[in-house]
Amino acid sequence: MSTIYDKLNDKQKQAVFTTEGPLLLLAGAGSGKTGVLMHRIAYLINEKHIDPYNIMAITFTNKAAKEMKERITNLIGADGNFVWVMTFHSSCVRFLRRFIDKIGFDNNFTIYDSDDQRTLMKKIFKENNINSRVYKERAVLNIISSCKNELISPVEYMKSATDRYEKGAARIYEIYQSTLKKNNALDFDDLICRSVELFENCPDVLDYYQNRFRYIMVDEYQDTNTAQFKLIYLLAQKYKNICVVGDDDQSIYKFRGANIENILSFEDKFENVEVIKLEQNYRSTGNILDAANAVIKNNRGRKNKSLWTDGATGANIELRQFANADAEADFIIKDIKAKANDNFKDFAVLYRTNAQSRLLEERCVTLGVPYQLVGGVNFYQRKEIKDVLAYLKTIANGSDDIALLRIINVPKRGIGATTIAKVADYANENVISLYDAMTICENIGIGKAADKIKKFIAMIEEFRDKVAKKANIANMIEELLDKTGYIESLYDEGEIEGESRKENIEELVNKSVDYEDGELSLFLEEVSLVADIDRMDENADRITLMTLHGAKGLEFDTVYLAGMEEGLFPSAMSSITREDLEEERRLAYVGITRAKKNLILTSAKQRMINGETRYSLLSRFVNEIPRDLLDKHILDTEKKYTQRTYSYEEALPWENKAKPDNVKNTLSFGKQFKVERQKSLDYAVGDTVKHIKFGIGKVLEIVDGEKDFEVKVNFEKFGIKKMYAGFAKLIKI
DNA sequence: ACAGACACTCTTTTT
DNA sequence: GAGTGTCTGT
Repeated sequence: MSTIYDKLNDKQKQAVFTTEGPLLLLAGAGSGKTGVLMHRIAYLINEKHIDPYNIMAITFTNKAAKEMKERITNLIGADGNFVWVMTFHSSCVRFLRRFIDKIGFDNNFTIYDSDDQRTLMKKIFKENNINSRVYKERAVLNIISSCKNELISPVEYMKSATDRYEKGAARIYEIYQSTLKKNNALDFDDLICRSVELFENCPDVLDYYQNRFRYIMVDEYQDTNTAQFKLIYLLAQKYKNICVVGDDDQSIYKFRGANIENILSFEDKFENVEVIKLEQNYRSTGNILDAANAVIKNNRGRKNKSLWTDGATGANIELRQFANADAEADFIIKDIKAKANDNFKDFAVLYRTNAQSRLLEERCVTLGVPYQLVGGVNFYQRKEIKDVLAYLKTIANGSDDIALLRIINVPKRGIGATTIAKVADYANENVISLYDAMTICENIGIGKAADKIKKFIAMIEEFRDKVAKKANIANMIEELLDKTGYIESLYDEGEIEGESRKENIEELVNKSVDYEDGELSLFLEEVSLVADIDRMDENADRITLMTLHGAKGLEFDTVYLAGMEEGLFPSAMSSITREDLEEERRLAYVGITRAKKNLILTSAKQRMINGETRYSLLSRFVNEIPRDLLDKHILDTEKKYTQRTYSYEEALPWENKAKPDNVKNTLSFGKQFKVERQKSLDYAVGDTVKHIKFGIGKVLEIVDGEKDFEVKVNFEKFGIKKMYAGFAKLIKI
């Protein structure tokens, strides 16, 4: 008898059939982990007769969730719809919408995205006269986010604060939290940690969900942070049927709080953990896997494993170096155009920073190559979309000051800064929301402006009425645009600009059609949790342009890794500590393993970054790929794309016996990245040194490493850091 | 109240 | 280089 499990290899089968108790699935890139998860769910339902309602699968992106849902229903039919397949964030919204009143919030809360957070923080800075030369909004928000990821409350952070800067930040954190509460809003991180708070404080709620989710599966487990771990840990405590799938080599979100310890110490957190490794790769050619393995083996902090395939060796990896970023972009897009044969969807260009997309996009437009750009400015963060959403938020939640402030004078209706400041003062004094203050603005003494505000309020009230009467959302948005004259105001910035903004709004209106009449809150909620990757359409016949981070979990026949340059990739900011550099290397590993058949690495000697021209050397990650895997004959054909070609001796540092003069010259001016090993250091153990980011510290240890000196420094503010001397640029003081 | 001019910072990655 | 914030004149 043949079953759906026959196609699986032994390890995969073992993973599917191990349903009880904690299971750690270490799944390398392209090892078919999503398929295994799907079959596992099918097995639970069909063979173990588990109610689909009792199964939870958690992902990070809506796209992954959607894909999983589709695959489950394909595998087992309509029963699959009852499985809880959601992202961490949307799961938490579900929990909180239902129960957050138990921990003192209103169930009707709004969700702040990073833009809203910044606006709120700016407001807090202003109201509290915080010096934005000492405290940067972004920096404080980062601190707050890290705290939340680690489940540290403002009070706890205050206790642990060692210097005045941290104490001040702790105070701002406290104000930030209370303002959020006042606005009846939660930020992204709150969604997770308030859920944890809910479960910890309300055993009955926790018990309810524990019973519901008897089997839990977590995808991309290497990306979970402490708060997310705590969440699933709590949920899994009763039945302990938890299966986590991850790959420590693909952990690339440390900057966002992902805690690699979650995967490395899973076996300590749960008892009797079964560990299964999936190492057979079904995606890439042998050469590509060899390259990936060769690069990642330079990392020290990892579980040892290595990908293999019984498929073809495949083509060599191409390496091309260009004089500047324009030539690089030009080559890539022309190359795709020549190879594509109208199969554009098989091609992807991946890069480290969003800024790199501009040149590529321009080339696509001029050369007529269809493309889709993922990332950059998220659709839902575009000005016009945010404006419309702010109107809708104001209609849905009267306490959301941030939304109200955004649109109170957009389009211009003669309610200026002075007026708003007066109303805001009044609201603060009387501890009411800005909106409530506006409803009684005739008491405030703002003269004629009161009439304008009254008119605005009357309009919002009218729409609230419509929502209560279950108005159609799309119609309502159209009416809103009409009444406010918003569309016309867009054209003030120019015809073309206005047209594209109008199209975006139309897209938003189209999206709203999927929602039932009167379901405004639901619409707003889902819209605020959409990531850019979720909008990617794999079936459209276009090439894909996106960052390496965005590419995780995807695969393409042909992948271009653009900007393989020291300072850009690895980023200059991530080349300081070994941990950071290893995260960059994991990113390189992710990039390489996206390719199924062809991999092309490109770099530019000269590139404009932040308005200044920078010169850089080939990325060390290229050098880590064995020489015999790299294609050699490429440089002859390069002439037509660059003003000047470069020999291998120039392109590959390990062949640099005598460096040509011109290379030295270009490197001697502009901002450069000195990656050559320093002969000796002008500081020694015990010296006090200064670092550009970490400040003052004492040198504890200097190790003469393979490529560079590794220096261990104890910084006054940041503690002990290990760094490469060439990058750290420590100055003895 | 608001438009236009200048100055300043910045981005590495994002649910 | 772009986007944001601040200042100035109407």
